[in-house]
Amino acid sequence: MRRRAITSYDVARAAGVSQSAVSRAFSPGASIAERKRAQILAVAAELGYQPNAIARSMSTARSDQPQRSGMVGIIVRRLEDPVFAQTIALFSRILQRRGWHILLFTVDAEREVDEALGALMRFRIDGVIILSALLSRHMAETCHAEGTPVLLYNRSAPGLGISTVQIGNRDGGRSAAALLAAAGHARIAFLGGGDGDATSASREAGLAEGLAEAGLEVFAREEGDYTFTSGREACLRLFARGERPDAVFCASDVMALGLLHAARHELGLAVPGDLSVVGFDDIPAAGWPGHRLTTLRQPVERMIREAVEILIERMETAGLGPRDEHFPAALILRDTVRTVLRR
Amino acid sequence: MRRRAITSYDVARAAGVSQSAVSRAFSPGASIAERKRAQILAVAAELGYQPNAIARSMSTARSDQPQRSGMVGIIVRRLEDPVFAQTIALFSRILQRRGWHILLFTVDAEREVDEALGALMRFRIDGVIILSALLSRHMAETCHAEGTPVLLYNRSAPGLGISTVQIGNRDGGRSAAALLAAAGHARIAFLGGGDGDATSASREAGLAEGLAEAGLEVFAREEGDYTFTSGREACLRLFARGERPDAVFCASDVMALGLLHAARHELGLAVPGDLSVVGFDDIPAAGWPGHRLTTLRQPVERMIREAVEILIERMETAGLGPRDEHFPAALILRDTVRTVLRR
DNA sequence: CGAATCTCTGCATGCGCATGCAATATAGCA
DNA sequence: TGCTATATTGCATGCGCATGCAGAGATTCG
Repeated sequence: MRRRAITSYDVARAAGVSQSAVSRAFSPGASIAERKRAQILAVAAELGYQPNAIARSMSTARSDQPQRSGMVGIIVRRLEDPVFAQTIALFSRILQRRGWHILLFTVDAEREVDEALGALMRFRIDGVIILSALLSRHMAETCHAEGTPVLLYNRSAPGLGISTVQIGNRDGGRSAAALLAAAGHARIAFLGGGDGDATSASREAGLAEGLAEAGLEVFAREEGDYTFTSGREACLRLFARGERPDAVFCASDVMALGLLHAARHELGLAVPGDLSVVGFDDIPAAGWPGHRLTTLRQPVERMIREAVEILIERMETAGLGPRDEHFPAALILRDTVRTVLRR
Repeated sequence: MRRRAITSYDVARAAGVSQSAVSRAFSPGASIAERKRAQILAVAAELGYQPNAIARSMSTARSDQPQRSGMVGIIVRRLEDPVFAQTIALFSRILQRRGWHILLFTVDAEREVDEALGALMRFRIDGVIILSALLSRHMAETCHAEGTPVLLYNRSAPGLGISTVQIGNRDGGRSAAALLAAAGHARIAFLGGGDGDATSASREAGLAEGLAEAGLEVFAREEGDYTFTSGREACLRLFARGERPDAVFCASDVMALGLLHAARHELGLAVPGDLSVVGFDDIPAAGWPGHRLTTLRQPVERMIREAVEILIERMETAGLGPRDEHFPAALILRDTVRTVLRR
């Protein structure tokens, strides 16, 4: 049976002090004698009292400051994707350590975007981290208009004045291009993450630029949706054509692994013998002994640390302008790109 | 600049009605004329009003009922593990669809357990889902004592009267044993998830039982920590011994894949030629063409659906007793266990 | 030893909303 | 039309806490 929770009044009565004293005992820096605070805390502990965060949030909504809930909303899509899982895990740890709590929203369909948005507003969250591409612009715009700090992680929304932390997609694509061109590849394909996806588009643009500098162009392209299966299927399509690619740059490691597995185990191709593969992200599975996928690494930890910093800054002091941080993707050379140049 | 949020009073003034009317317009089933409700909702939409969930939560804390926040706490460890990532993703979707919101806690160290616990209590969450083994007992006990419904997912805490949803670990172990024994293996090792881990212990117990029935016993055992790396290292240790195992049952797919990669790509062993491997969980990577890991599948979707059902039931009606649901693990036959019997 | 500080303390109040209650408007009916 | 039953409405209040304010002790210092 759910009991009525213990309130500061209960503690006050038990300790023979006023409710204000109890409140102050739990507010760092409040004006209260150390002795008394200790006594109150002892009584509170005995009764199992925990300040009611909801009520606290209510009362902080005083005349001038806006209400603060101590919660940060995180919006994500496909949390089961290893990249997002790792990202959320890190965000969660760092935010928690800094005393913030996380309201999590998984958004798959457009309809859910509005629901999540509504919930965020209703809960008066203090800030939002958006990882989902899906309508992130609309959502970012709305929150931002409400005055809630927003941080876009690996997304951008130019012109909105919203802070972002991003990996260098274009430069990553260029690195991949340079590597593959140097290895003597001439038929380099691109495997993207979907037509409307800006991340994928930037990576492809970088690839195209880099190839152009080497006098090459993108040999073929396929679209996936960032899943293993889509990488696998794209591989089968790529090799069902007349002229086959001799290298593929994939917009993500997960798709690259799908392509790698299909190539090796379904088509019987040698990688990197018959085909070179480059991924993006450097997820843990990329480094597994049987994969050793050459890829572009995101400095995830540093990026997230920075993202949290930026968001907290803006939650704590109003009126700060947006900050945009870009991080370079590091080329991780493993074993899915041939090193011998052969023509 | 963070603006002061729009309140029901603002809407009331703009619409020329009382604050109560606004409140009722947003409460399904409240006594208000349909016409008026529509008008108020229109004005509210125009002003961008969203009922304040925090204030709402405050006022629902009336004399008899306890306060309700509309939030469910989820406690998890190692969110980056694919099993947990998928689990959280599903929980999140289903809970959201049912109108609940998720307060997420990642707990790695013992110290953080208490922090999370405190936060849960402070936020007056309506229910908790615990996925972390770490001190789950202490936590479950505390919440339960407070009267907050608790659901343990793939954990147990016998004697506490707490609801659980679990996979059949022991029977899963028995299935693995039966399969391996039938394949003619005689030196079957177990790779566990850590000494204190109950899940791992049950799976091992099932294995031992099943082997005993075939007149065998566990040939060797190693401990990992559910990570790929630990599986890989355990493999190296297993094969550094004098007499080598000819099959390994692993407490998780992630470790099984670590072992598989190490065996094939570092030790040059053939799987299943030289060594059979059985995992547990059936994570997506288990089915990848290059792995084709034989494993025990958890009916994750059904389990989570059931778990949510159980929790919601208990959040909505007080005084319900605990419910325990067990689901059978299904043996998924792929290609890492030899089929030809050879002695 | 008294006045001036300074440190604590309790009182009273409001945060935004839901809701019991009484008042009012509307409908139903003879 | 007049009167009762019913549907709406507004008023007033409390949820639990933080905090401005004024008073009460405690401390300092001349």
